Amino acid sequence: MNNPISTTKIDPYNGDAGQVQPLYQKVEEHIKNQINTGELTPGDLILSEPRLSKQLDVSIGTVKKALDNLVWQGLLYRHQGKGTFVSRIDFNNSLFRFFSYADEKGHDVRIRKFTTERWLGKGPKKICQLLKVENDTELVYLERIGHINHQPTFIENSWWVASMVPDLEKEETHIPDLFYALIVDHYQIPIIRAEETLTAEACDESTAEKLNVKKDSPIVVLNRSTFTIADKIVEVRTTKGRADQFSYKREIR
Amino acid sequence: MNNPISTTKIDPYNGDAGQVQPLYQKVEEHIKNQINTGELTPGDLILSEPRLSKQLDVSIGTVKKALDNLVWQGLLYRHQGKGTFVSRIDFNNSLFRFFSYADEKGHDVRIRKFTTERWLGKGPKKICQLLKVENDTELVYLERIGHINHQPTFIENSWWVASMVPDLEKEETHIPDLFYALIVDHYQIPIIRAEETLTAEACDESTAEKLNVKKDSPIVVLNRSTFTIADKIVEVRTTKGRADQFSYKREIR
DNA sequence: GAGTGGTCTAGACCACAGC
DNA sequence: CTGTGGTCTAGACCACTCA
Repeated sequence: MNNPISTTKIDPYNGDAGQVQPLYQKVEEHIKNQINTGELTPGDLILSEPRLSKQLDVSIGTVKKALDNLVWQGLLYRHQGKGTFVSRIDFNNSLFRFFSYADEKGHDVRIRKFTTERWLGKGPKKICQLLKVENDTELVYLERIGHINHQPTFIENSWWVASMVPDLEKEETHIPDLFYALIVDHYQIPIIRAEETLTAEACDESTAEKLNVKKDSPIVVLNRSTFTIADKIVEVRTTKGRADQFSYKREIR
Repeated sequence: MNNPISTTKIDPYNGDAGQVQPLYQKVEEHIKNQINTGELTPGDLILSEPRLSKQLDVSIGTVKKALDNLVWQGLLYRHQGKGTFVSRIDFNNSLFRFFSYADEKGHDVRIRKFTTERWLGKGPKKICQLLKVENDTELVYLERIGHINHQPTFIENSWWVASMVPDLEKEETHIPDLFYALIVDHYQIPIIRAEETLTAEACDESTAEKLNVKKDSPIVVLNRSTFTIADKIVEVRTTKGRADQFSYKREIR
């Protein structure tokens, strides 16, 4: 028990407001903080339940409840016999988080992505604002076109802060199917979360050409900001897909 | 303890497969069944935790875990000091379950719905199929147009099985803002759940006129089937909204 | 076999609602 | 005051993983 981290006793009273907070919420925040600061990154094994119980001086049942909640929230996952891990997020397949590709027979969908543009330079003001960087910051731009059954179905544009992902613009840097895995593993940038906004629009001319549809056809548009630790944005992305190829199904209650 | 329902002991072994199932899942199913059969309907107070614990012969902690899960799933809600209740679902505002109206200042959005069509008769084959009734079944058709800031923004078409909602087509039957409350309270039809599919389309001519947009403008389309107990469908509805007025935001992990 | 999470128990004390 | 859910404890035993 000489571990300096040991017995970091959590007291249920908040310093400022005198407000009481359940112990299990304190435990949740403890874990969340470790994730947000990068002390824990996606894929990491966290401390076992008995250890957390001792370290934070709460009962194991309370730790279980806290971890249960975080699992419900999708932040952690458990593996019986192995331990509890920080969720690794599959951010790829963008639109497919919202839409299931309309293959009714449940066949495997073959998605192929082709990188069609790739360069280093300055980006438009709007993008810089979204990335929260100065207007003259060097950025990496990528355009990728997604094919489903040999038919161009969606276009991804993404902007990165060049200093964080050196050489990403170069041909030699292979962009794998699991794009974010490259970012996490090669560039050591943990991807924590993303914010996405979905809308529908009429198709502009250049996109219409690339997607092989008429101008003004309906397209679904997904805007994404991708975050690393400390709420820093590392990527801004727009995905435009043929509306006739996507539908989103959900059950309420 | 002479209550015949008492000590309905749940055993953790499934009859057919010899498969073991956690006790708390059995408790969850017990509650879910009561909802699906109509024994419990939305708004009902369920048995207290100690009662369930005794009746099903499991510990109170196990009951708590089961109810916790159902609360996470949105099927129940708790009220400290009062009890645990079956969720009452607000199915109204259709598209707004997906999209927040794009008022960036966070102002209250004034939505007004006007009933523009209302009659009793046969419906198209496709609708009958969706409702799972014979083709010549009497249906009630309703069309309502939603205005936001005095601008027509979305159109709802809904089809009901007439025998279940007598007089719904008549002028005298007032359609309140909380439409489903009428169904639940007046017609005594519990609304259990709904399945929705979202897509984007190009606007057809008649809808374009009503929404005051150009033909082929992008619109978001929400198809819904509404279920009562025993998986019976009571309503089929389509909502079409101006895409420029809707956007869907979400955070991932 | 040691360590992990998964399930389950049998209580305790508290805060809140309603009579 | 009683009954409710909310929190928390301190164990037990099991199934799974890995060395």
